[in-house]
Amino acid sequence: MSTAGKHGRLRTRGGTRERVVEATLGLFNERGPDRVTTAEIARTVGINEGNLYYHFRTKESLVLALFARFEADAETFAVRALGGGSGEARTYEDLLSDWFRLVWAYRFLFRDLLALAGTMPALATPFRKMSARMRGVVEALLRRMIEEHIVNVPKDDIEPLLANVWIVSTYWAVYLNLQKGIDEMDAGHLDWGLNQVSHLFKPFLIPTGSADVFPLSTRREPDST
Amino acid sequence: MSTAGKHGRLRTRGGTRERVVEATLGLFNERGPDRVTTAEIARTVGINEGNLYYHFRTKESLVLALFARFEADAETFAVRALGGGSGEARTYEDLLSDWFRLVWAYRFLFRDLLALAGTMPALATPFRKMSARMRGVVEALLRRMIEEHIVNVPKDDIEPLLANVWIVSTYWAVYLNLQKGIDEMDAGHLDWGLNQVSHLFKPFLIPTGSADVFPLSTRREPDST
DNA sequence: GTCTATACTCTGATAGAC
DNA sequence: GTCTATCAGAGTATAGAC
Repeated sequence: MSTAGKHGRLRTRGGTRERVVEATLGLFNERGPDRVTTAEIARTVGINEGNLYYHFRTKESLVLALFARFEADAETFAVRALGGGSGEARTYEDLLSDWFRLVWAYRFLFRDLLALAGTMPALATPFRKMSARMRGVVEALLRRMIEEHIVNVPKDDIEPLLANVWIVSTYWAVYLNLQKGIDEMDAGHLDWGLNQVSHLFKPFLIPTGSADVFPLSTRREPDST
Repeated sequence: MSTAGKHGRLRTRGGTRERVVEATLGLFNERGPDRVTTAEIARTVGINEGNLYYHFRTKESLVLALFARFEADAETFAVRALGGGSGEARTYEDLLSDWFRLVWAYRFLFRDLLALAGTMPALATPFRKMSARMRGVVEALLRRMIEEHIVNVPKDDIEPLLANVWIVSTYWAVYLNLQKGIDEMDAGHLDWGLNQVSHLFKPFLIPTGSADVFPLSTRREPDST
């Protein structure tokens, strides 16, 4: 996922720069960029504020670094989902799971996009571009599922279904975070989200003797700790 | 929706206080409380900043005033939806439409709740309480629809369906706002949102000769201006 | 009720020594 | 690369005259 540091230094688990990025992601996800100060980031990493500004001359560049990382991860996902690189075909469930992990890992981008776009208009367009790209991926996957006779979706239902899939798979994390008060994710929460999206497809599933593509059973409400 | 001012003054369309609340709601919806300064609010209303602080001694009290207004409107909706007050039974579509207008009118509350909870922890619990209340309303409506043989939802699908209904009907506005770049809503956008929620129910509708409960036809993508 | 003037705090950012 | 000041600006809030 991340490079190993240009000098191959493995002492403190990556160079200062990487540690800053990692810590910032955690803090941003927790409270949003606007409610995290540079002083706090420096303190979390264990360095001085002046040092932080040596690595990132503006707070904005920190956000951009995180978005670039996300974009790269998302593109990797897209290629894998469309069956580009590796020959190993993954299940639809695995792909969905990967996407969910990604959305959760960078959830501040989805949640606080408006605030970000306010201070950094340069981010709005790339974000929508990525958004459209991912939507395209989901659409391609759905059409493949239709071809493979896994689901049967009437033509007029495809568009609305795609939009709902996008909404639920984008905002499930925010929903759990805000409405349920969950701020730390475990496997159960991820399962919950997967289950929600699965249920969007369920009515269209073509009955089959073998195991289902999506996991639609034995799922419960996540614990609202 | 709002009172007429304690002196019945109708000169400038409500007293200064009401005009402040109204202007603030507009600005908050547009950019979020963190990106709107008290100076800007005063300027928008056409009064001095000092005067603004006469009516609202803190910025926080402004947010609270708006939330209180929303809570009241939401409760009015809940009572009407559950068939409490007026005897006139409204269609499910009308109720959904009312709720959508409400979510849109106060969309900053849904979108920026995390940032708000950060500065105002007192708001988190009331928000979740309201959230649960509305969820209860939707659940009651769904069970009534099942009783009236309008829909047929398998027992195990009820919970996930309710959650998806809540997610889509809560975040449709945010989705249009952020992903599509729409910041002004017209009837078409509201229709689009209604259509998305309708499609969640569609697979469970019991076929009938008469007109459907939900509008499921001739809807298109909203114009992304 | 409304305005003028001003205080205070927080935070992003820079300069320069080590 | 890292730390020690230190600044400049923005933004909330108050005091007091009108």
